[in-house]
Amino acid sequence: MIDVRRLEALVALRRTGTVSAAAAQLHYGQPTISHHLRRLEVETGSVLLQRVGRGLRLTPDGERLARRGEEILALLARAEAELTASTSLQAGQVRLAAFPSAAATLVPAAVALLVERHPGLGLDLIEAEPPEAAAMLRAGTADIALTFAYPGQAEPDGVTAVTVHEDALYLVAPGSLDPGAGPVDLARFADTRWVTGCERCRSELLALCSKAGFEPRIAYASDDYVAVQSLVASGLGVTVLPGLALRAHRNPDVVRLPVPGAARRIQVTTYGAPPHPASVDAVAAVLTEVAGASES
Amino acid sequence: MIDVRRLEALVALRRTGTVSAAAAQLHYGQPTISHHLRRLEVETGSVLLQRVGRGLRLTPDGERLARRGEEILALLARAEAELTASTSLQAGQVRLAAFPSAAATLVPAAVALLVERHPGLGLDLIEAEPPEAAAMLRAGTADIALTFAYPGQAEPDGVTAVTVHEDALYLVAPGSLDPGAGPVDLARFADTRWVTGCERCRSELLALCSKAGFEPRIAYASDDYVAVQSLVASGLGVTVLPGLALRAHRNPDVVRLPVPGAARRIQVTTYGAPPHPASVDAVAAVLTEVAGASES
DNA sequence: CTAAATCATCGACAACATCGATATAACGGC
DNA sequence: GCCGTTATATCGATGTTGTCGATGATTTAG
Repeated sequence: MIDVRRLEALVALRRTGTVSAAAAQLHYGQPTISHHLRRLEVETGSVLLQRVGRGLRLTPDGERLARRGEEILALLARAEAELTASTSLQAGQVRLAAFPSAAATLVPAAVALLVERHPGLGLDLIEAEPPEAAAMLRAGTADIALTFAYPGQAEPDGVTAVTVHEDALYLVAPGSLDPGAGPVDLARFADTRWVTGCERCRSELLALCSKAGFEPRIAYASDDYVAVQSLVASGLGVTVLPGLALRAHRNPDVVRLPVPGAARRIQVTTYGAPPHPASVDAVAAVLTEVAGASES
Repeated sequence: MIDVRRLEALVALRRTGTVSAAAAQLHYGQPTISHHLRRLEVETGSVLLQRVGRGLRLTPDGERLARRGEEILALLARAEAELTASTSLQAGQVRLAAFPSAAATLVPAAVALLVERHPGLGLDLIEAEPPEAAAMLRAGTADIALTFAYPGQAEPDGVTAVTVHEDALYLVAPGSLDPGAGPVDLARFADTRWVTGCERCRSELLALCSKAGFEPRIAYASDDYVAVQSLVASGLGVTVLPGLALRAHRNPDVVRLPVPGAARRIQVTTYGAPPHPASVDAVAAVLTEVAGASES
């Protein structure tokens, strides 16, 4: 393989016309360039130069090689610049996987902060539930993810999840219901019909009800937090939804009552261990910040 | 500037998936690849790789850089192959400057020999008189030249001329002339009108006549050896033409008589001193051969 | 839990890029 | 024609670094 430093010497010679000038341009000593040119000829077994007077001239072969070399050096410089831009957060694209209610609440705020802080950084948003998101991280389809986990849940393998927010759970009931005073006792709804929120929340709902001493009668199920609230508003049952889902959409005909001690953890999840690319760290930072600011 | 060897390691890693396999593919030891990858990350200040299990994975930045690197390495290989092809005479283009009568006689024969010997070598023919040809060599517009020189003429500066043929001069007279016996005595035409051949030959003609004891009365002049012969055939005068010109074109209505001891040297002329590019040497060889074979 | 596989690290050696000093050659002016 | 200037080539010395073998750390598979 042709040594690029020697090519560089040849290109500089072609541009400047003399070895000394080429050396100056490359910040080298004159013997260094002389040496590289000689080695380039020996190593390729070609005649690239011809002495003329006290200078040098490129042969047709030398000319052609120098032209190719110029192109190659330009590509190298381009690749380096591209990488530097990405490293210094002036460019790049980060693929973020997020679950629906976060995509509608935290992500827009994070994007706003990101464009303000790093205008060159782009963000591709992919909606995905936590297990799917972890799989995408492992597969390299996403670079970072927003996930959630219920208490006691082990985090998926191979990824690093950092909790950035405690997302309280609320009992959601028809607007006609009297909220009453003090904390909610789920047992009060033991005989009501239930709607499950997202699919993963079903097991958490069962655990909460079991702790309250009953088993809920589940009449309807949907992943869609808008649809679920509509069902509740129509008086078809009650449900439990996390705060983020209620912040994303709030049906005016439902009331929400905090369920004491019930919450899910919102996590910023990345693949493998640090260090991560600067762009990923930057996105993680804005996500953490935005999630922290929503503690209230 | 990014070191190409490190890039090569990254590309090989991307292709093979593991450092060990990449090392094997590049005929290196495994620590060498490990080292190059680490240095590449340090030197560019980027995160290009991520440990996963007992293997490595490329980050998006690493992926992009590897793709660029693949392209760059391909270009390098292409440039090298191109150069090798030229060096081994499988390709290339040589620009040959030749004076008209040689272009019509020696050059076609040389081209025939060249295509037989090196089918990949191409030849660009440029018609040029010797001084012009030498200038083209100096200017880099031609790579090799066929020139001629009259006895005692110094060869132009900066070029190397090798005589490959003695080209005898002939007195050319109208066909009606009785050739007579024995060598020609130019003095016999002292009172005839003269036509000069090519422009450069005028001084040689004057010298020959002067040696014969008279000064020719020059009625017409032309560079064109076909036109000159027409003039002579029409009985407008006599002239002196070199053998090559007569071989290129022979007007049936003229007779030619050798002028004893009068000749020009046909030369293969190159720029500067050896070594010359292999393609130039190859063209010089066929020219020399063809010119030598025409000695008769 | 053991064995195989993989990458990282370390120390050592050889190769080589680079430089300063100097030799050699060519141009320009007087 | 001689001499200062301007080129490149060469040489010896030195510091850097590419490369390897051996070894350690970690993970996967059986």
